Amino acid sequence: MDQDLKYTLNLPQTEFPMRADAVVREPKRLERWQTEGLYQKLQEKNKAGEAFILHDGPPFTSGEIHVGTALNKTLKDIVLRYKTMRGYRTPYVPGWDCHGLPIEYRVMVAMKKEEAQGPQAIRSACAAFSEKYIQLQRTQFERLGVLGEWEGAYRTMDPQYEGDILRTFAAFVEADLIYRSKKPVYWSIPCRTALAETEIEYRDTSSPSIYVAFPMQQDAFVVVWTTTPWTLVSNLAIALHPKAAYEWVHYQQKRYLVAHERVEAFVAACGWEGTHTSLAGLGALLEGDKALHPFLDRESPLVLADYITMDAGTGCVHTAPGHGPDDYQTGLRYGLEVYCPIDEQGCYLDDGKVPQAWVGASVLDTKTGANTLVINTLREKGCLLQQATLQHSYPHCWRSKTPLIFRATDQWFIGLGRYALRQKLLDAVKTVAWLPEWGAARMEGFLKSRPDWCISRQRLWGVPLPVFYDEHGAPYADAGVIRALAEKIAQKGSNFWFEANAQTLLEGIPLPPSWQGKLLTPGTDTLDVWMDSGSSHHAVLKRNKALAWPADLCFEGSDQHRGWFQSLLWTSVVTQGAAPYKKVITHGFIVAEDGKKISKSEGPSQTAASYITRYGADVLRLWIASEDYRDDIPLSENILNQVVGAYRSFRNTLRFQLGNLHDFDYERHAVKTFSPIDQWVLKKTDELIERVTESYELYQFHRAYQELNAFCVNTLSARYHDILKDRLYTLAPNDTLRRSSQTAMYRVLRTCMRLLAPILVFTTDEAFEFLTQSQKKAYESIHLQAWPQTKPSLYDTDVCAQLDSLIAFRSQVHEALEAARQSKRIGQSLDAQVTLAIGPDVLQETLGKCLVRHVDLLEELFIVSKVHLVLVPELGLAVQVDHASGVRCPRSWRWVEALVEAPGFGAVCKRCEAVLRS
RNA sequence: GGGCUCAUAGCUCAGCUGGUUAGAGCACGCGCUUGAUAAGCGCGGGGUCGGUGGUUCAAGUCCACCUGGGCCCA
Repeated sequence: MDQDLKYTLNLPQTEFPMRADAVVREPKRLERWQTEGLYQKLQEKNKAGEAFILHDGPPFTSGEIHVGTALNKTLKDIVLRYKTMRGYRTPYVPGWDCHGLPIEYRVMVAMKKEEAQGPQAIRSACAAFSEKYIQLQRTQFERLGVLGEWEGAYRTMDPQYEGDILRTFAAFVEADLIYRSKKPVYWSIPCRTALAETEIEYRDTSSPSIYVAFPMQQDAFVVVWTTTPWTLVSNLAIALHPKAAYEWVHYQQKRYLVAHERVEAFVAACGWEGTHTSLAGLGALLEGDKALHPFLDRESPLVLADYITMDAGTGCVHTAPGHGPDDYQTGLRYGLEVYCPIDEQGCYLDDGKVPQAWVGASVLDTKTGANTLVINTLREKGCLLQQATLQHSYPHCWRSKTPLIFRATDQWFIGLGRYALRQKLLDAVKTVAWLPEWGAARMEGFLKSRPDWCISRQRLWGVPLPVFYDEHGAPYADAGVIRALAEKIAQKGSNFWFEANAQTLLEGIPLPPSWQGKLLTPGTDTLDVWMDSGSSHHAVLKRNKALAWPADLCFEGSDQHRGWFQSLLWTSVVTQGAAPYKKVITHGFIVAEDGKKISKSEGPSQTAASYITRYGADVLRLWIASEDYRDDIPLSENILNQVVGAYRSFRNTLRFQLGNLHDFDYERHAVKTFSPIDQWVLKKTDELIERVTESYELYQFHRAYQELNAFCVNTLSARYHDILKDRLYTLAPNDTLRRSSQTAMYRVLRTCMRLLAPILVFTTDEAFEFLTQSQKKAYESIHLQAWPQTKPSLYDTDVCAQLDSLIAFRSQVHEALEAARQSKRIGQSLDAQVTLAIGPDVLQETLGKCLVRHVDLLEELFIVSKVHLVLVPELGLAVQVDHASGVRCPRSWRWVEALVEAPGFGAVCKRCEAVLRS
């Protein structure tokens, strides 16, 4: 019987599945977008619109994409999809940063020694490596739903792009910003090559550990400690900490300068007894005092440095600017020479300063080599206070496994302080909108403190540093020549440089007079990869006709304040005189739920694919949207599960609406005037549009997420939808009230889908397809739809306000209903009848007036069978709940006074009987 | 060690220019429903706003310091 009645209800019907089954369905939809050319359609649709150019920061092609990379690309995609729906023309050309040490290193590790012969073999292996990961990364980005000009993506290893890198370099040469200078680098003696940080292995080794006295005045010495005696030849200073206290250690009629904190350890190491100390002063006071080199005819001034620590040594630090990065920096500050009398093979050079007998001695030779020579000499001179052997962890060459040395070599620099360039940069920073705003301060801090930019690398996988050297090693760099070379490289690729000799390279290029008649050799250095990506505004924005310079937006991790944003700015200010971007947004980094960084060694791998295969792209995107990316971004299974719940809630909301619109044809059934509750939801929807739009405009997607989530849960599921079920299910299909709600729901649904579309790219498109089917229209992607607009003409604001107060009052009714439920007087709320005893004071209030005015709506709003309003003399408003009297209609489940007979269906309430009759 | 930065319920987020008992969703507990059902509804218990000290009639909201986290340097 009840079953027969159930079939007379208008229950929701839809094929839109409750479960996403994203792992299967998303790739199918993606394939469809690709076949139908969704990206191209979007560009076509908005081709007359105002342009919004997001300039993509290129990820390295060194592996699979990390979840952090996925986050970055997805945020950009959300921005672009939103802007596209707002009507902007949004060409998006993604890119890849192909060159660089990480790739070369991985290729070298994988290559056998006999394969790694010659630059071409290594470079082509690197190119293949990059190419492989470009393809893989592209697939993964597309799988995330990222739309873009994938076929026309830029790559820093494209010949055209490489040409533009050289042109950028030419501009620096032309502006007289390039100079050559020595700088200490890690040097592998057996490999005769410079190494980078990542190529270093730390291994335990034993080194000599010596305390050396540098004479100051009569019987006064300053004591240094070192584990690399051979570098004493290059000692040019002794560094003290400006804030540390220094003391004289008196021993056998002599005194020795040592930091107060190190006196005890020093005396113990030397095994001295009967010492006493006297104060010498703070380090800062000793600046400028002179010591004498213990065995060379040279002074060694006392200088200051704040990196000095008191956990080893004497607090007086032997400083050789040619043999250590700290020493180098100190040397720069004090104008010391970057002195390094060591040749490529790690042997003393004959420069007229190194003792003649030492020339050719090797720093690696532990028996008769440089260390031994130095130590013996120190002993002879009485300057060796103590000698021991130290076991410690020391950098070694990854390939030869031998200890590395710091060796100053010739490098190329950009003089960032020349011609007021730094000030121009600082001015340019002010023309950019930074989001968060502190990005500007961070940029300024970096710009002010940044030392000159070392742009040369002793690597193979990169763009050549296009200079030549004559037979004496003198460099030749000329902007005109470099531009002409850039033309050739843009045609032939940078391999040309590594394959050709100087004559071929310079063929047909007019040479400056000073170059004439010289025997030239091409340099073997490559350019720092920041020069590569830093040239992108020129190589991409200016080259691609669909794009524009400057970019409207760059959107990268906050590490790029120091990286790409800065290299872009330097190159752009030099070549264009202005910043290459109007707005810069940064996001933070993914951390674990406890806020700590995710360790790479432990825990599951954090590749994007590992998440997509478990959760699908839309859930991952929803998580990305749900986080405030400006700060650290926590990620855990717990957090993702939470997002899964939110995703289900969105999906079910859409599904409920689709199901209740199954018999609704907008063309035929839409109403013009809405019932009060429908007006109310339409106003709430307009408010949602305003809030969500503002959130997208401010790039605060997490607020859009929160707004949409709260709307679906509170406004729709718990209120509007719940209230509507009775009329949607039990009234006649064509009942005006029902059609009113369906019309409103149709608008709410289309609004929600579009507001969610930039985030839930797959799900909203899927839902939209079901809606278009039910409207018997041809499928057109949700992403081609326009952004929702508010429509205040649909509702009466006063009516909405009255409904607001009635709906707020529901919670008081619910409390009373709950109490009745707990005491087993009722089960579901339709079992109840509610009596509202209204006092004279409440009757004067908005609520009282609304209750009286809309008394006919109350049963529906409260989802109960009967509501009585009673005016009472007592103050206040009392809610009384009783079990409804009468009988329960088996169709509508409402309690009524009496049932009537509906032919063929048995006894039902009057309202249902009328429905059944029609 | 330095520059920039963050710190509100178990989780994700609100809380405007300082002003009533700090909010939402999720999670949790207790119920209802079985006509959104691997769904839906209701009620409820959880924060004193990282800590300390100040400014103020009044501070989560301003200032100082401390602790912890992050990015980038050293």
